[in-house]
Amino acid sequence: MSRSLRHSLIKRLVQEHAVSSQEELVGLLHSEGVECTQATLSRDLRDLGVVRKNTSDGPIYLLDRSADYMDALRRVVGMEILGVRHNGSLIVIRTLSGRAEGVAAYLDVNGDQDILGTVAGDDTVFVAPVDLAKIDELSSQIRALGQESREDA
Amino acid sequence: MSRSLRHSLIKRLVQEHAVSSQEELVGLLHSEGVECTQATLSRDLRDLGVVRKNTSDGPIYLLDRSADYMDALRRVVGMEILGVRHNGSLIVIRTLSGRAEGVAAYLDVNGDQDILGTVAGDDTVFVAPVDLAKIDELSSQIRALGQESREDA
DNA sequence: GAAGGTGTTGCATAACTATGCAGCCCGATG
DNA sequence: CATCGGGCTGCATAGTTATGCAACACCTTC
Repeated sequence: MSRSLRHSLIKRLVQEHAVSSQEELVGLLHSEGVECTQATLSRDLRDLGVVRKNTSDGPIYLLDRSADYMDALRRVVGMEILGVRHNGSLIVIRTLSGRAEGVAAYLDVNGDQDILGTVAGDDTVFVAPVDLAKIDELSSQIRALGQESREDA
Repeated sequence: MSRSLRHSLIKRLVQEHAVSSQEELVGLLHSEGVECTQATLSRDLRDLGVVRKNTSDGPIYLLDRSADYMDALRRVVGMEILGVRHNGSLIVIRTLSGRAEGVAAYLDVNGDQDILGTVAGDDTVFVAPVDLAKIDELSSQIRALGQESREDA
C-alpha cells in the first residue's frame, strides 16, 4: 500500500464522512482494507493540508479549499480589471461593464490596509488611499492584480 | 470584559500572530489585558469557526474564510452566466465574452457529480452530463446559479 | 423575593493529536 | 557486497484540546 494511494483515500473519506477524530479515520481506512496508525494519519493530514474545525457537534476534519477559492477569485477579479489610473488623490479602476461592484467588494475584503474605502459604479471604481504619498504604489498593486491573469496565459 | 469583545480580539490576534496553541493565545490575550482560560478559548474558537491546521512548523490557528471566498466566487460566476440551454444531450452555457473558461473551471471543481466534463470557448461552455435522463435537472441547476445574483439584487 | 431559565466561565480531566526516536525498506554509491 | 541516506512507519508519550460538571450572573415570571 503506497502512501499516495492512502492519501487519495483519505481525501475521499474526509469528504464523504464527517470524520471527527484520527482514530475514527483509522477505522474507516481499515474498512477499506488499509491499515495504519493514528500517528501516520496525523502526518498524512498535515501533508494533505486537512484542517480541523471544532463545531457544536464536536470536531470535524475538512479539506482546506480556502486557498483554491481565494486564488480563483483573485484571477476572476484580475480579468475584470481593464485599467488603473490615478490623479494623485484618487485611484480610478475601469472594469468590465457591470463588474465594478464585484471588484470593489474584492478590494474591500482583500486589499491591503492602504485602502481607505471604495465606491463602485457600473464599470468604474473609485479607490481612496489612506496615504496619498503611497498612491502610486497602491495603484501599481491594483494594476498588477489586473495584469497577472494575462501573464499567466 | 464581554464575550463579544474577547471574540473580536481573538480574531485580530489570530490574524496577526501565528498562534499555535490555545495556551499561547491565553498569553496573548493576557498581554492585551484580557484574562481567560484555555477551556474558554476552546469554546470561543469553536464559536468563531476558527480552524486548526497542522503544518511542518507545527499546528496553527486560522480564520476559516473558505466559505466567504466560495460564496464570492459563486456570485461572480453567476453574473458571468448569460443563459443556459440544452438539446437533450449537451448543455450549452452562454457567458460574458472571454469568461467561458472561468465558468467551466468553476463547474469542474464545484459542480456536482452529474457533470461528466466541460469544454470552454470564449463565451460558450459545453457541458456533458453523466446521465442524459437528468440533463434537464442539471441544466436548471446551472441556470439557477446564473439567476441567483439577479434575485439577490 | 423566590423560582426557574438562559448564558458564560473555570476546574479537572478524558479525549485526542503531534512528534522524538528507533527500525525498516529501497535505491544510489563506493 | 557494504555503506550511506532519504522516505516512511509504529510505538510511546508529551503536548494539546474538548467537555461534563458545578458555580455564578443575569433575566423574567409569579
